[in-house]
Amino acid sequence: MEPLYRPEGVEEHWQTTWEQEGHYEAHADAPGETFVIAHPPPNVTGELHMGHALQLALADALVRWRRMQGYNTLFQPGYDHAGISTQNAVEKDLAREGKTRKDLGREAFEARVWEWLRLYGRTIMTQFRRMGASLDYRRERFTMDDDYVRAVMRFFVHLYRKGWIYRANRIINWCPFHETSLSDLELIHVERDDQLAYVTYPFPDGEGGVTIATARPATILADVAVAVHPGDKRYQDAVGREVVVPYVEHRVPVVADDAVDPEFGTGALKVTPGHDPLDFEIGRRHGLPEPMVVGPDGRMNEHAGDLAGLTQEEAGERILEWARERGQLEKVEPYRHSIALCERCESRIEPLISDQWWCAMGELKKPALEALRSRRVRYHPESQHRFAIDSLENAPDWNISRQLWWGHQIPVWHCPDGHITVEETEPEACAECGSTDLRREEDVLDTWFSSALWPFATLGWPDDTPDLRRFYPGDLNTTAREIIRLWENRMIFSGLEMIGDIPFTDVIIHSTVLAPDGRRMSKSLGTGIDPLDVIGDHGADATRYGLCKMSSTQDVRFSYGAVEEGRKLANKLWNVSRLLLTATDATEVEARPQAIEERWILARIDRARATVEETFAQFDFARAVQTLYRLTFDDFCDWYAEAIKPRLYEQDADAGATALAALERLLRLLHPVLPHVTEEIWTNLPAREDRLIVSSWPAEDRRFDADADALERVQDAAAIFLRSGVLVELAGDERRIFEAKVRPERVQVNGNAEAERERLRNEIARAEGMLGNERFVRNAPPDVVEGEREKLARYRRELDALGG
RNA sequence: GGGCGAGUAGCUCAGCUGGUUGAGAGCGCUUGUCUUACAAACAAGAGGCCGCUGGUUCGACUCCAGCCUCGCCCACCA
Repeated sequence: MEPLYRPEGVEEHWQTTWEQEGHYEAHADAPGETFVIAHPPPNVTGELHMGHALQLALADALVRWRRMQGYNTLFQPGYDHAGISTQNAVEKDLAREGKTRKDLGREAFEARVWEWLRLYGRTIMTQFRRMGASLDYRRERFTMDDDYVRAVMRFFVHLYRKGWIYRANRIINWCPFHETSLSDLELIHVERDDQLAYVTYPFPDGEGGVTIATARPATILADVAVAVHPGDKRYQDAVGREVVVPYVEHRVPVVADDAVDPEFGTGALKVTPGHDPLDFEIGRRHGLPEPMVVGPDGRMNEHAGDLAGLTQEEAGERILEWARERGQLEKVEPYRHSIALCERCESRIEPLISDQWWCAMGELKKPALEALRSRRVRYHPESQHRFAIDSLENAPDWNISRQLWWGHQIPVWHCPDGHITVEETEPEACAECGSTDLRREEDVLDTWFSSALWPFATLGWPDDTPDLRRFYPGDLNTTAREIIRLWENRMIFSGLEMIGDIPFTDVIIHSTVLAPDGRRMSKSLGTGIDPLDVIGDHGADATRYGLCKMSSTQDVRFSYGAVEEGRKLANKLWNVSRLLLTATDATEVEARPQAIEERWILARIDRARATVEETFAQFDFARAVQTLYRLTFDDFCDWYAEAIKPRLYEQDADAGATALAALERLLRLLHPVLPHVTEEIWTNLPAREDRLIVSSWPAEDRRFDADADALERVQDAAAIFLRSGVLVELAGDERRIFEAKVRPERVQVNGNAEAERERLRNEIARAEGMLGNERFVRNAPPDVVEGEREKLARYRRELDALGG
């Protein structure tokens, strides 16, 4: 054994060994209470990023802890087909050959996606393994697997028959590149410098008019009204009259609507229901027509007259030029505002009116809301629980259709007479007219529609399988804040609707790991840190430790220091194991404490055991990890190992057996966070045939409780000696431990006795002042007052010992 | 505009329901020590108006109010 622990090789060895020996496997017929995490399926095209790594570090610590506690654990892996994201990746690939998906056609494109996935997809599980994540990899599921597709179809048909899925023509977000609708949650917003044009719409008689402000002059062609706020005095007389739309020169009404902000621009809004969500609402309230002049490709369409085929920028300029020539362009001012982009291709989103499939949320969300309000499902931290409830309460109907070529094709068949037939698999004939000339709906489902089934579709649903019976409902899900509305809430209502039970009881909303400089980690900014690099440099154990430590706040900067701390811990553990394993030839591992420091360390370990259990149960990983670090460094290495070393060298059999027993317990406590190094050391313990990963978590052991503070006097004496050079009188074990630890004969003392006396006098004065304060003694809790008395007594003793 | 969170040592952060940590940890810095587990270690030390201003209290880093700065999420300001 070398003095420096090197994780490379060791970690890979255990990762493959554990998996090959089947320790990750979950079996429905295995005994024990279940502990189930259906891990968030990464995109099938994805690469490991820091968010994944953090999720794995937290979830795997819990899984390993529960596994050691004897739970029948299922840690479920798999992939999401990630509709638009995957399609986008393959289209980029095609673009390198100068082709588009349309050159291939739908069927060939789909084949191309599968081929692409065969070559480049599904790499991330290798990276999950490198984190040491103990997922049951045999159970890998993909949302496009045949069985999974069947589940998605069942879900759709079920909701349709309940009357909750319907078709409607509404304004939606349209990506002109992907030519699909997108949900609000699939957009990103960026600030952009633009221009705000003030354009006058004259009254028909030519006397005056109404001036509006617009950032999108091209859509003037589709204006159907001008709207003002009902309380806006400036436009009292205009309401009810008509104005003439520039360029197209037709008359439209001036209407009053509360949605108009009188503070913005001129307080008058041009109403374009076909190309703006707000205008769409105003239009529907006033029964206005909904013409569209921008096509699905983002350019001016056939309704744009002589501007058809132009880009919106070109058309806008032509229209403004027209207005300028006629004195109807009041001014153009620079304008900075945020615009919506497709999160995948960053094309500017076009609001368009389109026929889409919707899922009504009204009834579906009710049981889920009840589950959240009654706290049968709990989000952590608490603030996110309130947010989850609010989001679900306000969840609008869900646009579930996408005009993509990669995804679950909607199970609806149309006949030439316009009837629709909804079945899980292709029907023989139209359910209404019996026509056999059926055409399948071309739209696919929103990716999250299938993700919502993850906790039970991975267990074999819609079949009634042993896995489903045994492992549903599960326990826990870990995710990022922005996923609450996209996924978490939808899993809850789907589970309640289809299985009749919640999918899990707890949701951990973990921190967002930022770049070290505080910016968001992103590939395009170049601020991303690859977890695999971190693992390569510091080891998976250290990375897991660091991530646990970074998990405490909502946003945290990535800290190499935290990872480094984990590496130090692994190294320290490695070295203290060398000491204990080489200094003694003990072959027994049994706690037979004789001396005070042995009972003390066993008590400290049990105390830490309790804290780790408590903090894991509360998902407070940062505190768990801090407890483990302090236990290992301060208690185990700096005090216990130093104190016991001489007795080990004397080949004291009891001390050796006890030391190994203490080490064994320490390894068990550390295993959930540092699985590899602990397993490696574990194999060197005598007579050890089982694996640490499937050994047991230490049972409560309160036998030495009374000794938990036994070293306090020695520790105080050491501090006094090092600060003042004065040896406090100690006897027996205490004296032996002091000498083993401090080695007063070799140590150079800093500080001096007089400075120490001065410090103590000040402390005594402070404590006496407090205890002399009647109101403090009367009002403070008795234990606080008592604590202050004890402190005073101790200072006096110490001062006395220093001859003060 | 709404919601959430953060401002404590040079840096990254603990400090949970007010007094029980003599304001702490890791990294960095200074000074010692090659002590037969570890110099990637051990020991000591320097370094803090605990964002600002008020309030409650015998007592506030901790509770309350207001303000300032920063981050994230959400939102239809044309």
